[in-house]
Amino acid sequence: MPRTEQQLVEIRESRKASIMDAALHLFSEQSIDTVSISLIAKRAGISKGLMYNYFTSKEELIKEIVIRGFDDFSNIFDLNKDGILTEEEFVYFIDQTFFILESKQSFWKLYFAVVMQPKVMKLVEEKLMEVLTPFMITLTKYYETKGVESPFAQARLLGSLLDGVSLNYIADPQGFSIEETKKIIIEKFI
Amino acid sequence: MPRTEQQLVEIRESRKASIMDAALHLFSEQSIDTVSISLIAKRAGISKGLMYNYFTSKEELIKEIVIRGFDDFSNIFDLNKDGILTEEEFVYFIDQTFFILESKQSFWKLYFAVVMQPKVMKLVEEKLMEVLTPFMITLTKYYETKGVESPFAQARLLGSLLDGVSLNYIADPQGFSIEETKKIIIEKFI
Amino acid sequence: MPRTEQQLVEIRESRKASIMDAALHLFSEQSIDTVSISLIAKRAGISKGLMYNYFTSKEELIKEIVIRGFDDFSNIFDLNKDGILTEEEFVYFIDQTFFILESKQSFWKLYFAVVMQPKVMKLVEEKLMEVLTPFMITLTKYYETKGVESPFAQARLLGSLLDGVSLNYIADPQGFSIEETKKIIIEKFI
Amino acid sequence: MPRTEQQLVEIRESRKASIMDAALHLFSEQSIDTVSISLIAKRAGISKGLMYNYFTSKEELIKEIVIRGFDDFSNIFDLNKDGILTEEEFVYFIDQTFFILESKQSFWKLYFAVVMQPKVMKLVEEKLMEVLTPFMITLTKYYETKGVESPFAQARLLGSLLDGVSLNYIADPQGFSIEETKKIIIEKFI
DNA sequence: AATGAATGAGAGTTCATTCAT
DNA sequence: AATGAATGAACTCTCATTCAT
Repeated sequence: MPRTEQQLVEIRESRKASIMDAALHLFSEQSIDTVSISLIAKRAGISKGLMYNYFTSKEELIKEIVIRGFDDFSNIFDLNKDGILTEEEFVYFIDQTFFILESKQSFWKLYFAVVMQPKVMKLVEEKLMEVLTPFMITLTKYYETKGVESPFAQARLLGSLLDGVSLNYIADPQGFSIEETKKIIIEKFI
Repeated sequence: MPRTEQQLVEIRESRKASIMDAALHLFSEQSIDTVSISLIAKRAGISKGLMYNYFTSKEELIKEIVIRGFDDFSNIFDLNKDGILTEEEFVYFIDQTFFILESKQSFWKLYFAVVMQPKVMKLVEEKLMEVLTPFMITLTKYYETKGVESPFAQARLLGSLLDGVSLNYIADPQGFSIEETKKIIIEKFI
Repeated sequence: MPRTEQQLVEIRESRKASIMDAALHLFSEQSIDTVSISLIAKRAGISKGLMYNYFTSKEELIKEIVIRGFDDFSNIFDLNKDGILTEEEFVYFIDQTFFILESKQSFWKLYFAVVMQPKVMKLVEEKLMEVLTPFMITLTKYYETKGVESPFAQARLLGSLLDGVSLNYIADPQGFSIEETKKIIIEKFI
Repeated sequence: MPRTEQQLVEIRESRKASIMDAALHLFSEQSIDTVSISLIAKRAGISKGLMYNYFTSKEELIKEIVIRGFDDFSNIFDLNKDGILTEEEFVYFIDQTFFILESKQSFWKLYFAVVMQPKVMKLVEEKLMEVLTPFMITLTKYYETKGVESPFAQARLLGSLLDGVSLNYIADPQGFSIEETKKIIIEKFI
């Protein structure tokens, strides 16, 4: 009996996912340019040629990995979607940020490597904005409500802080005490 | 008749500088692996072969660029060298950071793009540590003296914050209010 | 549909052989350093890149060519393996040497040209020793048994003579009378 | 006072000689293709550019070194020029061969490396013949006079033996006992 | 759907040779 | 006569991509 359309799509999707996982893993160990399609294929357990059945190019593969990561990220941060952040939600949000950082280290490594490449950046800029804009809006509103002096600058600063922390954590996870860091951030930025 | 020693030194220095500038510029536009020696040579207006008269390898070229940058940086931050930071010096230090960021914007733009690439990190990790370690020590002592709870985490966090701010400022200078940002940082981290 | 295992093996073996043949031929005409991978590929009728699908480096290619030749050679000379040479076997051995020289003239021509190049020597010295050592031991024993004055020097000299003869024969086969030469060698060295 | 024409020629010749010596020394350590003009110049204590004032090309330099070596060789072997070899002269000749071999090892190393390269060989073939032909004639006459069976084959064989010995001696000087070897050769070939 | 042989452009690097000084 | 900066062609090797099977 031939497989149903549905089954075919599922197989295809799971294959794609496993290729992306293999690639992400390798990208976290070596730089993007030193990871060859051959190597990714080998790690994914398929042939080089078949790769092109799933991704039209290496660039496309990277793009899809980054977009998938953003989606994961924005799903988690979707909170209660009312665009209003309570103090409790703020704490939860910081908590989540660090949780994601810890649990998806390889992704964030790739993310930084990729985002730092202006050419790739162009490819995913749109997606990035789509994720970040509502986040900045919500945060700015949060500080407005609290009546701080420059709510947008404050929001922007927190965003930058999280970037910086992520970067440093990725570069040297041992040197960071997550718990202490979280505590200080919440204290200072709530 | 051969050129004088003096002439040769001049030729060599100006050539080296122009190669490094060309390379730095290109590295800020594309990833290190995608910038070829050919391209650097072309932009520097010389032949590919001549590159190797000045730098023994691409790796060496990158190293020299980054080290030159670090040296500039650490010279500026040399403060009063006693390893003790007063509150006044702290403010001055934050001030200086932003001043450098603003005034050498294009340089730092290039600079971040280069340093953030994982391959470069490996090449210059040692140099980076040499610059950053005393900075972290001083900062940690500062927070110890103030009696805060986790002085090292606090220092590390401020370092990360400055990284993140620099990164975001470089990426989008318009979106940042330097004065407001400085004020908030000093308030929260002094 | 992918090729069968069998087909792949056949393709690989015939390609490898044709690359090695092309290379051997070219090495006999020019020095190893002046024969480029490009040239070998062109003569083998394949692309430069494909070379590296079969040999991991130029060095590896050379090694494999020389080892293949040595193996052919040592198979032929395996005598009766007891390590003892009778006078009759000695005569047979000289006979064989010349027979091989005559019958595989063109191969030995290529072969000498390759092996005599110092770079190759380094690559295959080990293999060469593996082949020559037992030969020298047997010969030395032979002269010991006969009670000659310096058996090792005698053995070494005969080895050198055969090298020299091969070389000169290869360079100018017309100028040599095999039968006369063989006769004199046997007379003097038995 | 300007130097005389004579002086200029002498200076030039001694410079050439020292360049050739430097080159010969290096060629004996590394293969011809891996010794660069730069390196030769450095070892000769002059600039790269000046090299071309003395030798029009690297090939020309090699050719001149080889020819100089041949000349040395044929001068030594010129014996009493009557074309007649006595037994005493024969012994002297073998003696001399080994003396040259020992004292000019680097030259012979180069010689073999060069002679094995068919392209270079063409350049010096004529010179080589000029040296070898009278040698073969004299030797053949020697054996004729002694009434041996095939005088030319005998001469040719001795020539080959000396080639083979030289080759092996160059490849592994330690492994050879010059005195024993000489003794056996004289015994068997006088 | 699946393979891996095959391609070809381009990477970093070296070096004999030239030439302005 | 002398220098070494400069060139450009050639080198070995890599890899994303294609395609016959």
